[in-house]
Amino acid sequence: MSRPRSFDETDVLEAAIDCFWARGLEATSVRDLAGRMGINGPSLYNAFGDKRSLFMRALEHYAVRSMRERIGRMERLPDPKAAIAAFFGELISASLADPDRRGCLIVNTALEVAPHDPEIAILIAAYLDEIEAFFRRALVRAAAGGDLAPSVEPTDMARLLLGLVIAVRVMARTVSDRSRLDGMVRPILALIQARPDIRTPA
Amino acid sequence: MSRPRSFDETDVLEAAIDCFWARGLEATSVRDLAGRMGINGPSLYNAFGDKRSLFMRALEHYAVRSMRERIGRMERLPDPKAAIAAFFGELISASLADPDRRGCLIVNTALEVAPHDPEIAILIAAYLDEIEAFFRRALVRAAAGGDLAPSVEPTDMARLLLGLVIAVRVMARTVSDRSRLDGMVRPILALIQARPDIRTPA
DNA sequence: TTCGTTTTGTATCGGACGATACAAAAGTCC
DNA sequence: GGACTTTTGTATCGTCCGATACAAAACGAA
Repeated sequence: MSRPRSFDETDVLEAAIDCFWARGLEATSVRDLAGRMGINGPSLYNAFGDKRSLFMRALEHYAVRSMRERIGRMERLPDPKAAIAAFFGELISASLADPDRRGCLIVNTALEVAPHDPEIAILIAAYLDEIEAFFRRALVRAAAGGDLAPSVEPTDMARLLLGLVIAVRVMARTVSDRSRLDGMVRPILALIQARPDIRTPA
Repeated sequence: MSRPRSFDETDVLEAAIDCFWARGLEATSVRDLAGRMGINGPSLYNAFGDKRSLFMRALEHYAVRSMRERIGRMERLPDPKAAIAAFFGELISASLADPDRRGCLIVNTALEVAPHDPEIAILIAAYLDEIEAFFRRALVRAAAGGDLAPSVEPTDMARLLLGLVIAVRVMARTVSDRSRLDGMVRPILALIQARPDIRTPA
């Protein structure tokens, strides 16, 4: 019974992600959203409730198809240290390749929305925890294989790596300079790559 | 000749900083600004032109009284490595002590405004360069004093430290967890503090 | 005092915002 | 073919936005 929907929910959520990703929550108008999604205002409200609810749906969709996808792909690599390096390689290349400098929707939201919206802040904190947990698993795995310098403490290093993800994403929103981003992560990747049985070069 | 202004420009700029710092450029209305600044809308426009011009004035004022003030104070410390550590100590404490989670106006602006406003992006890039340059000077000074491990390359490490500043400021907008922020900077500060004549503990 | 200049206060301007009322349309079920 | 339900399209709703027009007010200059 009832009239069927004229749009695919995943498709219009992707379009909503495009809007929110580039402009943020407040600066994106419902008319912008409806136009990009190819539907009318009332259809948007009927399907998603209000702008904030649509934003949360889009954020969740982004986290699955972007963040978790990359984490899952990296976690399948045999070498955990190479997985961390590849993670940042992809992150920097993707950030530099985007002419709109959109950065990361999660990081953007952490800064724009989280301080004023406790419910969304909880979502963001959980997503950031997932990234940190990925790094920690990789580091613990490397340490278990005897591949990590003992001075590298997995918990703190995972926090630092999460911080680097945030820093790369924020920097890439202002400047497009590969040497700057590469240089930022280089000392840390070198610290991780160092084998425990090889002395730090004098 | 002419009627004198009823307000002090520095005072109202401080009030404008409070607004923009907490809510950003777009989310702060001219009525919010005028209310906090204690003046009327037309006075605001008469004195500052428009909202964006006021924002740039407030940003410049913030950079001087907040960023450069801290850099100048840290640079006067005799030990450059201690200056770097103290810089982050202050940064983290200030971030955690703010109940409004305002973070840093420069970092907030880098994420909110810079991608869509090339002129402001140039200002932000210059401010970030100042922070990076401060770290680089401190590292070069430490190296010249024989106090820095040779594996620490000042240029890249300065970029990394700038990244850490950004990361601390963004993280503190979402979570209030000192152990998280301390843990994030701990591996780097340990790397910098390590004396070149002392072997990394096995 | 009168003139000239700038600032201040009141009252808006047109437009964009988020969100809806309402009826026509497009389906399923009997 | 009707009855029922949900979606769609049109036309708004009241509110807030950035920005001003205009005149009264407050000063220095003459």
